[in-house]
Amino acid sequence: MKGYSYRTGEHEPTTSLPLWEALVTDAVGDVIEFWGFKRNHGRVWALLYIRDQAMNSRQLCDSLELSKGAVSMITRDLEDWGIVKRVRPPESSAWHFVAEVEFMKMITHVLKRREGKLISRVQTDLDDARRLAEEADGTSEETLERIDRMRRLAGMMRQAIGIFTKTARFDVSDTRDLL
Amino acid sequence: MKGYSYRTGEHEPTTSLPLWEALVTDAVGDVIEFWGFKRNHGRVWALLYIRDQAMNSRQLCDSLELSKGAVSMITRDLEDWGIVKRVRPPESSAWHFVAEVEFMKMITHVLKRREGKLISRVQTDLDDARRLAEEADGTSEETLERIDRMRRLAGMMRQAIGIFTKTARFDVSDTRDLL
DNA sequence: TTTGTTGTTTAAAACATCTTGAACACCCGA
DNA sequence: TCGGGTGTTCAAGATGTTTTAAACAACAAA
Repeated sequence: MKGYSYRTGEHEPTTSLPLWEALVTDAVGDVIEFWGFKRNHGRVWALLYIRDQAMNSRQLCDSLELSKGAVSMITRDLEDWGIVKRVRPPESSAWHFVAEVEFMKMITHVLKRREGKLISRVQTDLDDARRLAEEADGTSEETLERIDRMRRLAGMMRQAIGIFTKTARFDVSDTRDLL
Repeated sequence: MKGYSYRTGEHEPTTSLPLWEALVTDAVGDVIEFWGFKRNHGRVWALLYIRDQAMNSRQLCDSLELSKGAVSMITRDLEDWGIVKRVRPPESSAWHFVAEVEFMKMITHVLKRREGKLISRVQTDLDDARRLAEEADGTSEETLERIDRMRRLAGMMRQAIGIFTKTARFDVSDTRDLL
């Protein structure tokens, strides 16, 4: 987990951006990285959100010092997750991007997919383990009980994530949603 | 996020362990990796838990095919987090390890530390950004409002994690806790 | 003290992940 | 059809993380 230039000196200062914008984009980048996404996903979304205007690929490259390829991949992800919209302004031939306000959509969306895949596989494997342990000689009742506890743990974990994603359903679209 | 040998073939089969034990340890390893820890933290804890007996460093090395150094570091982490206890059986000169049952302690403990550090830094940086943006010429009221929304978002995030860690306080110690 | 066993530390290797930059594809207008 | 600007892909490079293996420290028994 990385820090950012203003406070920690870990990153090169982002020269082309006013300091306050760099602070905001880097802060969002750090938060999003904490959740297992890429730092630059957060930085791109944050810049679009804070500017509140459509920006094209070149502008994003320059502002955030990313390569063309990186911007292409990142914007595609953000678009897939539904937190950035791609628009073609009449006066321009280039695609522009605008931020959707449902920031938490991103987190909950991918979090759900990830945990869904993982937990279901874990559950089937623990089911298999229990069956195999039962068939094996000399497996005590206590051991089977411990496997069962882990199986229930997997179920509980799914539940916990569900509660979390429900809690995080708020977004930055309306002040009233926030506290 | 990696899979494990039985189902996905991504890992070498763990030869020295019965298949069902490998399934259990790898499953727990995957779950724990999902939460941002090391896969082997989960594997070591799971083996100790499922065996329900003290094991020494060498046994852990052999069973899970880890190096001496890795086991040393992993058990130290688990001990620090309070989910493994170090005991010295009278008949042996080597340290042995036993699993504590509060599995969720590990997740909530480190999760809290991580989010605490992160969110507080993010908040101060967003505060700074707001101040700087206010001082800068030509910053619109709307822009300041957007920064404020992000600041509130940071606060909300802290709240959400709090709720999650409360929810996850259950453990595998007692069946009644699970569902 | 010497020897053997166990535990810890750490630099480097192995591994995984992210970013870049060049090649290519696409789309318009001339 | 050509040329210029734009967008995408992907192999290679850069970066970050985890594991290993060797050196060392601590300790106990002989």
